Amino acid sequence: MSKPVEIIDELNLLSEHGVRNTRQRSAILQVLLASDIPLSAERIHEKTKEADADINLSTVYRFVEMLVEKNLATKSFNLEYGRATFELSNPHHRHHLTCTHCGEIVVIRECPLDKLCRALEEDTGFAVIGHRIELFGVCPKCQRELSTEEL
Amino acid sequence: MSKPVEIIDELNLLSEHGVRNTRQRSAILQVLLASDIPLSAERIHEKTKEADADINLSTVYRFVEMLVEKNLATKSFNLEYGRATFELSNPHHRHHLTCTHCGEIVVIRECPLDKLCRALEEDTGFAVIGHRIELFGVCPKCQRELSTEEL
DNA sequence: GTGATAGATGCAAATGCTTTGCATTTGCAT
DNA sequence: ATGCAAATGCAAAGCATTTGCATCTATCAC
Ligand SMILES: [Mn+2]
Ligand SMILES: [Mn+2]
Ligand SMILES: [Zn+2]
Ligand SMILES: [Zn+2]
Repeated sequence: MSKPVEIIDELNLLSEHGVRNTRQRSAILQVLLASDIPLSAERIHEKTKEADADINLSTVYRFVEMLVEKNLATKSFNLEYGRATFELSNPHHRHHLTCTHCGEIVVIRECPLDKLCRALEEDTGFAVIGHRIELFGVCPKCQRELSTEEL
Repeated sequence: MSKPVEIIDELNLLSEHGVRNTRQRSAILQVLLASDIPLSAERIHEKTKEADADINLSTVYRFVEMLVEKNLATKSFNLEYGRATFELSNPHHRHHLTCTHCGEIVVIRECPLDKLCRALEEDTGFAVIGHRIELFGVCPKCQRELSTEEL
């Protein structure tokens, strides 16, 4: 199986950052590229296994942290799940709304903080370099189930 | 030293929730009430010590989790710091902008997500029950220091 | 006030995600 | 092909947080 073009791009991006291109990193990137939701290191590890790549979990941790360091990925911490999660940072970054019951995730298309950040820079003198947003609620399906249980 | 009126309120609030009023809990609430920024369990523990209250760290963990459970406090996870943090949830909840260099914190007075949450409920059918926002940047002082170092 | 009891605490051990040291392997420049 | 710094695998350590259990205590009925 040849690598998708995005991976090649990412790998080139890495070499430009003075980082070596390895089988493990390619597999990890492939998983991250294929996902539109944040993944924990363990989940990334599982998915590389499913793709027949034998990678050590430490390698996953080391590489995703490197991606974050180089601003190629974003790290969050999922409190419900109790783990850090990672996703590639794209110019059109996304935020998510998660159902606290079943875990369903809805993607929020535009960032609600863009304007706020500019305003804050004016007001505070801070250089705002990043943000995280987590939204949680109960999805329609779980709402129905929960209201049934309450009878 | 008699307890401030807010603490009494909080303790009453607790008994209404069927929770016992103890020396330890009073001290923890005092610390949380006195702080306008989120605190880690360990930081809360230290501050109760400074106030001459001898409390076990487990008790802090158990109580703040209980507060979160009862929606009396909000839990976040400070990725830079690597720890969960807690703050009392007030009706006029606040968000913060943190300097990644010196840790200075600026309070954001109005929640930029209120409108978005209502819009999301319309669009997705989710019942949106909460959110977290973290903003980070570099404060003016650190910006000056950093630009000096670069010479 | 006294006693009964469910709930709270302290302590220490366990948990589990994440990090790290080190021997070995490997990408990549020459 | 060779050399070497960087990357990996493995196992052990780190460390915030959780948990089991014995002891204590707030609260309430009497
Ligand atoms: Mn955004
Ligand atoms: Mn808000
Ligand atoms: Zn759901
Ligand atoms: Zn600063």
